[in-house]
Amino acid sequence: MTRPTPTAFLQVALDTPLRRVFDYLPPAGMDAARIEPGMRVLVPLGRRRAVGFVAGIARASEVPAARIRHALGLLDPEPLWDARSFELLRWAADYYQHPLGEVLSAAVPAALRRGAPAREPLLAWQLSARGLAESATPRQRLGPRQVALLARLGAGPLPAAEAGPARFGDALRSLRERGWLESIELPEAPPAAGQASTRPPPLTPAQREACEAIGGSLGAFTAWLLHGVTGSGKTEVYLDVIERVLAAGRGALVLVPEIALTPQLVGRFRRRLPVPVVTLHSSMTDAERLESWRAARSGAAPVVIGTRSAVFTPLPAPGVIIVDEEHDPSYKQQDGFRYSARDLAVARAARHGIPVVLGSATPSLETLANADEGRYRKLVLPERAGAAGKPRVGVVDLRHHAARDGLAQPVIAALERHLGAGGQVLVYLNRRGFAPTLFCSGCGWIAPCPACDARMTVHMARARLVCHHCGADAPLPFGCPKCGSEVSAVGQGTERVEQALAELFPQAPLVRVDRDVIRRRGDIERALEEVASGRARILLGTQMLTKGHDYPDVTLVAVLNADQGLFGADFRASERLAQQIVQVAGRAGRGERPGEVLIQSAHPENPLLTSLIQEGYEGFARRALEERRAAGWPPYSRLALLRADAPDRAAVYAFLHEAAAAAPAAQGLRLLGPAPAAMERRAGRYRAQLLVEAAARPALKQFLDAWLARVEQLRHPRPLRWSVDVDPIEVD
DNA sequence: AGCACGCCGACT
DNA sequence: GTCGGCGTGCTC
Repeated sequence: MTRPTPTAFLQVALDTPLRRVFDYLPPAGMDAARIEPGMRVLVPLGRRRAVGFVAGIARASEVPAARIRHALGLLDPEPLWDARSFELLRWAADYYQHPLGEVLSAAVPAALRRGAPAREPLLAWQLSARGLAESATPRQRLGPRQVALLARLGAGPLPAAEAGPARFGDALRSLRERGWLESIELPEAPPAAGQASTRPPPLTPAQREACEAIGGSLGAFTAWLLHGVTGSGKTEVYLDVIERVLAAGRGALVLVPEIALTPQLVGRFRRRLPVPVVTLHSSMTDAERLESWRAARSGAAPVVIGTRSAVFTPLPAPGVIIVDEEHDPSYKQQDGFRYSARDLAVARAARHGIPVVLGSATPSLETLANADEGRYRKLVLPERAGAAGKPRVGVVDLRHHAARDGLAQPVIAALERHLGAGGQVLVYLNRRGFAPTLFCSGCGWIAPCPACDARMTVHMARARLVCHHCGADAPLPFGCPKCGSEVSAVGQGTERVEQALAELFPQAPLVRVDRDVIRRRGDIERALEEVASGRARILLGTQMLTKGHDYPDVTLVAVLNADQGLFGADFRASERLAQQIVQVAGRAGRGERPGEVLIQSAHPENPLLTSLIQEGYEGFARRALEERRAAGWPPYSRLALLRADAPDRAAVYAFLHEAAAAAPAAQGLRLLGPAPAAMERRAGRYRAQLLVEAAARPALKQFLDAWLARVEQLRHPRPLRWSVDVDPIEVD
């Protein structure tokens, strides 16, 4: 008599927007005891097959038995994540109100979503039973290569990689055809050693203090803010901490903003650390990412450097998480699963019981507030001794100095002076293209984007109008399509400033860096090499310039348009602007010569700008935090957005009004809107939103749980899409 | 999200 | 007479 096997139901999270799990029976004939949460299964879904993640195993199911199907196969012998990391992913799905299946899918390389093995299969050949029996008394004579191969196989399995024709010729194939060989899978290859070739430079007292403090916190959760001005040597602190972590037999996860993941940074880590270092970032192929992920998970590479999604990389024994340039907005995913990798890094470190280091020269106001309130511990790295002092910062009042092609006379004079003295200059303009507007002097017509509430940008080199919001483009008209008068390009982008600089300083080679010229892997390195070698004297570009690169010979930084960020619709616009100015200014005078920074503005008396110039970032941040507190903005409140968009404007507002009406009563919380997005129409879709403002996290979470359950039930026309953004970084 | 099914226009 | 447009509906 056998006992009836208790039925187990696999609760499978699938990569669909469906916010629930699907129940399956284990694969036919498989014992459910082998299956654990965090493993992948292949399941039938409608008439297709899908890779899903086992989220749980239940004794019962609400789904009628007749509808429940068997999973087709188990894809993993063990869960992809350790229990703590998996728990973090569940928490993230919950916190960001996003379907678990999509969260788990976002957390693994694309190849794993398609079912690739989580471990690299190491295939090897060994003698089959038949081979063993027949080779003892071969019926035919064996060739010398066959004899050699049999001898080698007698010593143990032969990795497929070592069985090439160079060594054994056709012998492998002939023995295989006789059925003497079988293929087996070997356990993981032993980790390769890295080669450290550089030694640490002597640390400054502040660096040493930071290393001691963080080093002393290993083995327990502490969130550190490492506030170090550019050039103060944050990277040395990271490296020192990682060396300590490695010495303790653990690994490190290092997050960097997308653009900063340059070969220089990775090379520096590889040269210093005695272990393999792998990277994970967007310009890698799927196969490369899979390889890095596997090496990290197996422990073969104890140090992982990656962008946003690398925060989910499994490591067998994490010892520290580092988030470099923690203020960078690229840590927040802006579509789909809208998580903050910086915040998840802190949550993950807490779960593992390890320190997390948030480094920045311009910490986000959230992080500064966390430090003020004692949740994070703050370490400050002042300017490196011996380097040139702080750059002189001046403002050029655009109301008193007319700008020609975006350059005011005092700026031109300063460029001349610095170039004449042999310095390099950096010109920063956060706007690509030739000019942001095409204007008709006859009737006042301005070239609009047909699909967005935006103007088309003039791109002279391509002779086209381009919308920077939806990508639409059109030929550049010769005259006004309305009245036929002459049209002119008004305002300036990097393309126009490049021309102007070339005319003003024909003897100074110029390198431009923006998305129009830097398009492929390697482009940025080539451009920066021009600068580093000294061949280029003028460096012109957008934000791309400000992230993570050092230009030691730059003595002058000119910020051409500081006003763009001063009056942005978003409450974070001024924080962004201050960070950009400080980051770009930090590129000046890092060598021996003192630097100069000139900021062009039509509003030089703006209090945020003056506090930034007179008191530095610290002073600006104090003032900005006071403003946030007074206005009840984060970090002194918690926000969430319900966004909706559709080709039909009325449908958007109808849906949002219904959603607002469905909101449960809640304390300590306000629901605002519907309000149009700052650019209401974009790519042919109307966009609007509801804003939830809560006093604290738990209240927000509780409200969203109840509210979104109702919003999901609302019916709406198919083309309407809606999404939730918890802790949005842009509220326009 | 896929991928069906399901009713109305221009074509081999 | 069919091929095919994208409007609803379902996936354990």
